[in-house]
Amino acid sequence: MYGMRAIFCNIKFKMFVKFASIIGVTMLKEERFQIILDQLGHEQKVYLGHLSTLLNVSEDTVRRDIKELADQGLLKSVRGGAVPHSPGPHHFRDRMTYDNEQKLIIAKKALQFLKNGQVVIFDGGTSALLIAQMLPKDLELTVITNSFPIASILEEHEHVEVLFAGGRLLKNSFVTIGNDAMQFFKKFRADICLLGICSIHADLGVTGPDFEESEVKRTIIESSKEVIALATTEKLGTAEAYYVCPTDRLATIITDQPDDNEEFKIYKDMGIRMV
Amino acid sequence: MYGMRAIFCNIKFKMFVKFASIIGVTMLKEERFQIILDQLGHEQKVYLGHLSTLLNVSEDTVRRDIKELADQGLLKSVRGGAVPHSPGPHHFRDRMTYDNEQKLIIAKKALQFLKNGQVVIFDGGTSALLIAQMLPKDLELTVITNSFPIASILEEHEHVEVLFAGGRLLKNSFVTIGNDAMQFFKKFRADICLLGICSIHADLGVTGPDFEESEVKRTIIESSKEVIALATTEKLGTAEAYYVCPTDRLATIITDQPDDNEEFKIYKDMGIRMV
DNA sequence: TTAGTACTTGCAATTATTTGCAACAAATGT
DNA sequence: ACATTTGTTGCAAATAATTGCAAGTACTAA
Repeated sequence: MYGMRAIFCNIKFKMFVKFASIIGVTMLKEERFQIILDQLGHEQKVYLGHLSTLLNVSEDTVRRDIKELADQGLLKSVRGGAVPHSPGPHHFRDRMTYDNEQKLIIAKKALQFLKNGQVVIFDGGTSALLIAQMLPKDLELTVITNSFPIASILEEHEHVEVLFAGGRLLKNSFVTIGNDAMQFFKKFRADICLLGICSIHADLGVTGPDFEESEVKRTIIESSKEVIALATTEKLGTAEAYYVCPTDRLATIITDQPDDNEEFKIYKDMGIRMV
Repeated sequence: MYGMRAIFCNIKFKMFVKFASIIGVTMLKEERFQIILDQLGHEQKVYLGHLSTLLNVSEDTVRRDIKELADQGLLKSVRGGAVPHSPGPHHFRDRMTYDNEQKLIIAKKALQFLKNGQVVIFDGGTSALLIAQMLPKDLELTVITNSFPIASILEEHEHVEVLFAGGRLLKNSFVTIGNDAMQFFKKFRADICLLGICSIHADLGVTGPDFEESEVKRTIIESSKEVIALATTEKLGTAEAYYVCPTDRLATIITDQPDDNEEFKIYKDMGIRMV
């Protein structure tokens, strides 16, 4: 599993480098910030040397960037690199900045599946949130969600009816969970649901790191005719402690990679649409 | 579908720009604003150079445009371009207009009724919101509410458990209403509830201007042992269309005036504590 | 201690931004 | 119709920020 992880890291690495070289010298400082934070969203640490080559700037500049980010409290500067500010579950507002490049790609791809008049369940993760952010203002939907940020964004969409699942408020991630939330979802039969994914494994199915969150996800899936999974490529082939659903319950998996990726074959063979 | 939209937008932009440059028509500043914001809606960043060619104006002008938009808080100006102002869900936090003196006085008075370990229902109005804002960080409460802003504020209170009522999201006021919200409140028996008041009349009871809101308030009251009403003095002695509860159901009325006010006598005689 | 590495500081080259100014166009008043 | 005001735009010089380099300092591990 570790090997696979490494491979994915490399792919990501190349993407960034390519990205940087296209832009050339004219890369905004903020973009570097974003990428540094993205990295820290996945790894527990970043090295000056890595970032230097990745961002195509000198180590001095990376050092100054990290210092600036540290001043904003977004990470902790340590000798040789940086680590996340606080270990464990991050606050929602911090997590927003992570992963944007990949998740933006996913969000753009996901929009094609949303049609006027549908009833859609939005999962509480950041992937679904980005989709909500990019939703065309004229799309007519009924959205069912347990995520404060998503509800908050959709408030500006005149033609979107929002049904919010009550329950116990999970601090730091701004979603409601627990029996009440689940009972709420059970009342509906949505056309599709957009499911943020922690881990997918062809044999082991969809799994997540948190028990209650997994329970909610399971309920969401049960209440939806069709499940669209949102997963960055590195989540494929990994597994966590709590079971959500079998892999073939997913109708579609949207990733940040083109659909001709070799890794996707095993899922395609199961009849899943890879996008 | 979305992709197609983006393409059309681009074509439209380019056509317009070309057209403008041939004919020599100058584009309205507001059109440029719109285009810049559109770009930022899709991408995470915009470059001065890019916009300069796209809009067919000098970089200086783009810079001034961005500065103006930044002053309006619509984006963040950075060296070399601009980035979205805040990727996070700050919407309803911004709306909290630091309200008038009266409600602040009420909020301060209300704090004395909140004790460790209580289960408290917070109504969705601005009065209750102010109380939530002023809540000491070390107070241990279980709060039940249907208000996004209140839940959002209490998220930062470590010792406050938040139970959020699901239901249909009322746009513009960020509260949930409808049957689901009411059913949620009915599950509890709170120690006290903090009720924002529209109108109180000694004979006609508590009334409000909105039917569904009144229904929710009624449910809240039914689920609470003790009702604390929050009312600016001018609301006393008035009435609205929709009935909420009889006046003597209120244990306490908190107003912005000292409790020796003459108007209060009629309520005191009913056994209501005026504060 | 010693070697190796990372960090700090100052500096110069580059690049972006600010500022003042003049040309121009549209709206307004006479 | 004409002059005046107002606002926008592009240009250029002054100003400020960013970046990489280099010399010196501080830290870490054997």
